[in-house]
Amino acid sequence: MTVRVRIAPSPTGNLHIGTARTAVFNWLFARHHGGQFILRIEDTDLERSRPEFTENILEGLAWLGMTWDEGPFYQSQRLDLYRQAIHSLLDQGLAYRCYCTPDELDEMRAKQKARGDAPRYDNRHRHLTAEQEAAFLADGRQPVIRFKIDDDREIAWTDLVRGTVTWKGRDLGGDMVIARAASQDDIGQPLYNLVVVLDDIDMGITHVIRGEDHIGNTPKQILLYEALGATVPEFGHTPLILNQAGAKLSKRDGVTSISDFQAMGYTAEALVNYMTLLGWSPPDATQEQFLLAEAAQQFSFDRVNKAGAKFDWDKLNWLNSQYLHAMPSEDLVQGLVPYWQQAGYAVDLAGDRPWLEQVATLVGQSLVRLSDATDMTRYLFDADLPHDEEAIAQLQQAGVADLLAAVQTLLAEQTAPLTEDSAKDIVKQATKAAGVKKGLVMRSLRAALTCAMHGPDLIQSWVLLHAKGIDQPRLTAALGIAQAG
RNA sequence: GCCCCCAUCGUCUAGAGGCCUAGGACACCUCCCUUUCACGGAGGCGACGGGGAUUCGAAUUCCCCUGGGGGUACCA
Repeated sequence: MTVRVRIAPSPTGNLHIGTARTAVFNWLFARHHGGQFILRIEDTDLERSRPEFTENILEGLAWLGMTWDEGPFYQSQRLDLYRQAIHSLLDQGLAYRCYCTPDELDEMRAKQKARGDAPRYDNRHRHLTAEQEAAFLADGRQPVIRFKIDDDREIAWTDLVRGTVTWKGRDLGGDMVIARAASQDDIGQPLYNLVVVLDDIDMGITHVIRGEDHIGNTPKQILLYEALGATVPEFGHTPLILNQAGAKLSKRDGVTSISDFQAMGYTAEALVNYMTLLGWSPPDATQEQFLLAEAAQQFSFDRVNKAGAKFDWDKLNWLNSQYLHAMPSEDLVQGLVPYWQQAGYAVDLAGDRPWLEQVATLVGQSLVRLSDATDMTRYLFDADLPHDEEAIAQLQQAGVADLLAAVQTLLAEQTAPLTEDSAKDIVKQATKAAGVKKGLVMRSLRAALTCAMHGPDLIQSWVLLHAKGIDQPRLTAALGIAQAG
């Protein structure tokens, strides 16, 4: 039997990191077993589903490398299948019409709660006579379809991560609604628990791998599989990703959608690596970094944790920095260009590639996120960047004006384009002539050329600035500041 | 309330009865490298929630407590 798994996001929001992590586990499991990974869009909730979310989900999964083998399938296009199944359940007496109004149900639950009982549907319309049904209909009521759940049933399954899990039928909340209310000869919108089962049967899903928040749906779905005469698949409920407070990570916890992480400058490799580490560990547990393909080779549910894992920005940042630091500059520059452009820098990758690659090399080891490069390299792109306070203070120290004037003279005498060697030479000569410490020269030059006291390597920066003709005017501006002090 | 699940450093985790005076990673601290900021390197700090039981021996097995989480829809 070949493994067939699926990811079934609902397009009611952008691709969420929790959904993405579930996708990763499904994908890894499929690839490990040489099986299929199927994508299904669960858009049965017409009011909340939106096409732009579907697009965001598809793009996000593709970006992460979660390539799917079949789909995307859309539930909204498969309504006939669901209707047929509902009719069949109705015909077999496994489901029935319930005419309760929302108010009646609310009242019933309020009473149960007041008694300290668990709120549940009391199956009051399970055995309606034809006359009673006719009366409700005449009253203008629209029925929902409910699937019968036997209170005395015991449901058990062997969970891929949790082992044996058991449930009592009486704890399932009474006969469950499988289709929303609709006029008498129609069937309303089919609901999640039914639709998932029907699709998973139809698509031949062998392993249902999903978040732990779905664990309570599983017994209901097992009952449905049985009623439908289908083979019950394996189930695996993965731990949840938690926020700082230890509760399920939700949209209200700030950045949670994959597209946001992407925009912030995280790489897909690092993000996937991190998500995988949240709940799973490789056989060699000291290994923190691995690519999707490696993880797929080693993946197994034996090493998936049961407890939820708190999302930790520090660790994600570290992983991301590791990927960025290891990236060849020709790739790095590619990733940086969009951020530079967004910052308004005039970058021409085709015409200026060598210089841009040098910039990438210069800051590469300092990056945590791709977007860090915009602030870090501003002094290389913005010729009119003003000197910051610290730099001004440095420039106005005694003797700095003379020092800069000397450097300017030496620079003017240069005939060949500035190189690291000739730049170092100028520093050396200026140091010697002024009879000061090299550190003072370096600090002053840093202040003058980069407009700040902290930043990438000074000599390399100077060469890059020189190539753009920014060094001379900046030196002049710095000299003005120094003389004013 | 009811049902279900979970429980090792601040965080992510290794650990499947003796290999554990509990290992790794992030974060934090110290030092080294260094013109700055980073990077990198070397150290350091730091945990088995509590109580019983089983056993010659328990982080590892069982029970209770405590704590945390998930679910409890005509959402998914």
